[in-house]
Amino acid sequence: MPSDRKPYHRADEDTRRQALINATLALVAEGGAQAATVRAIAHKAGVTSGLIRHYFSSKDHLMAAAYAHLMHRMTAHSAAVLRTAPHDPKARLAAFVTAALSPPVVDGEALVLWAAFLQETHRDPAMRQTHAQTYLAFRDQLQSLIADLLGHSDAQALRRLAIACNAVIDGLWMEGCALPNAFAPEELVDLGLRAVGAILGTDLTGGLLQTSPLPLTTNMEVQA
Amino acid sequence: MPSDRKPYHRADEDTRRQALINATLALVAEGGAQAATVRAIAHKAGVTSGLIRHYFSSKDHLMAAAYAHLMHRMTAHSAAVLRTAPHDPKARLAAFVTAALSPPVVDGEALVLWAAFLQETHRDPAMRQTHAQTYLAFRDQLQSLIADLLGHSDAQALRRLAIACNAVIDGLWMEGCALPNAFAPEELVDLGLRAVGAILGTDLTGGLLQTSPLPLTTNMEVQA
DNA sequence: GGCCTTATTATGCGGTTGGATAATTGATAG
DNA sequence: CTATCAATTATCCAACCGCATAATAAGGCC
Repeated sequence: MPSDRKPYHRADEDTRRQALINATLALVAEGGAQAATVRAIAHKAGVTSGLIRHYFSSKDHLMAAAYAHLMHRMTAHSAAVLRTAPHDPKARLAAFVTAALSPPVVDGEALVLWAAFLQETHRDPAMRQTHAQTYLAFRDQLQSLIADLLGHSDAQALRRLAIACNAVIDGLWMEGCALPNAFAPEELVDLGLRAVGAILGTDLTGGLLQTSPLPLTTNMEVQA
Repeated sequence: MPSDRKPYHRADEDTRRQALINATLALVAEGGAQAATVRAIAHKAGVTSGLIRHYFSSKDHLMAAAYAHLMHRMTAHSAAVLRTAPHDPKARLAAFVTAALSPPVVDGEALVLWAAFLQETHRDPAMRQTHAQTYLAFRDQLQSLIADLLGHSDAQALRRLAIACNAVIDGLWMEGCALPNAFAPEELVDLGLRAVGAILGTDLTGGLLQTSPLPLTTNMEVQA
């Protein structure tokens, strides 16, 4: 008698885990967390649902792994940019801002993914830890770049400047993700560099577009 | 024979609809969209689940109504602040920024609610329209305040300044909602006023804390 | 080429979901 | 006081959820 059982091939553990994680992220991006059911994930990964529990002890663990992978992808991108950036503090900060406001960080799916997992971080402690680590790592990196640029170390002032610059980047990131067609190419980066530059009282655009010297007495910090 | 049926009282249509909407928002804030099941909503509203379909043609319609109510609450707050604000353009913009970065707009529940509904706006056309209307209305209001302050009408430059200032406000709003304990009272407002002021080349803090005159040649616009 | 491990499929279960429908009861009008 | 109507409750249903377990075959080993 012929078997109607689905044929299959055995795959590496890493391959399968990654396929399941990718399927999870794709489904969450498409239809929110509620769309990422075990059956839908398995189907998109080309396997049957039972396999999920063979590689992840529960669906929550798969979700946590997918979130960690997403966050790691973003932070790894920032780190890679800084690793290949020049030594000039101004250029380094500009490269950092540019990377944070360009693909693949700015992406139509990114915001939805971030929003979908935000709620999960409220319950799952592991995901909450991933969230806090990623967020503070980004802001600390930004703060150290600002410190290098301004050349001093008033911790309180640096913290405030980092918060403000981080807010600009986050806000532009949100707008760029939510309304990808509303901005010309590179417009988001240009806006980010100018806004961060205005807050810090510096010009980050590389001087190419600068029309007048920038007195350094008008940054946010000096106003305080 | 005694009836074990739950006693009840009849209520106004508006009262019931509002109770169901409030219950929905509360549940979404607590546990994300997945926690807002028809049974949970009905229970929190003190009715039985069948009543939901008596007032809303489907659960999706209830979700859309809840989202519209949430957005209306926020925009109404901004509008009310502007209505009672003084006539000085600088003071009006400062009041607008202050309101956007203070309770009840900045609230521990607000971000989770916003994130939860963001995904729904991708599918439901009605919710997408609510989303776009609210977002653009806020930015347009901000842009007109900036226009009044700067006293000119270069549309392209105004749009860019509005986008940047909106990004600051959004970013600080996110941080304030996500990490309510990370900021001292009024710190968020202070940061917002200074950052927006730096971008526009103006001082919005009312001069109380200003230590030096602010040349107007360093705003984001002039750099371009 | 047969065997053995285990990755993978297949099937079933208890619980929950959104929705439909029937039964009941509170308010109102006459 | 009673009839009427609709607001509300109660019950049911098919579909789906995550998860557990049993059956099966793919691929490495000798």
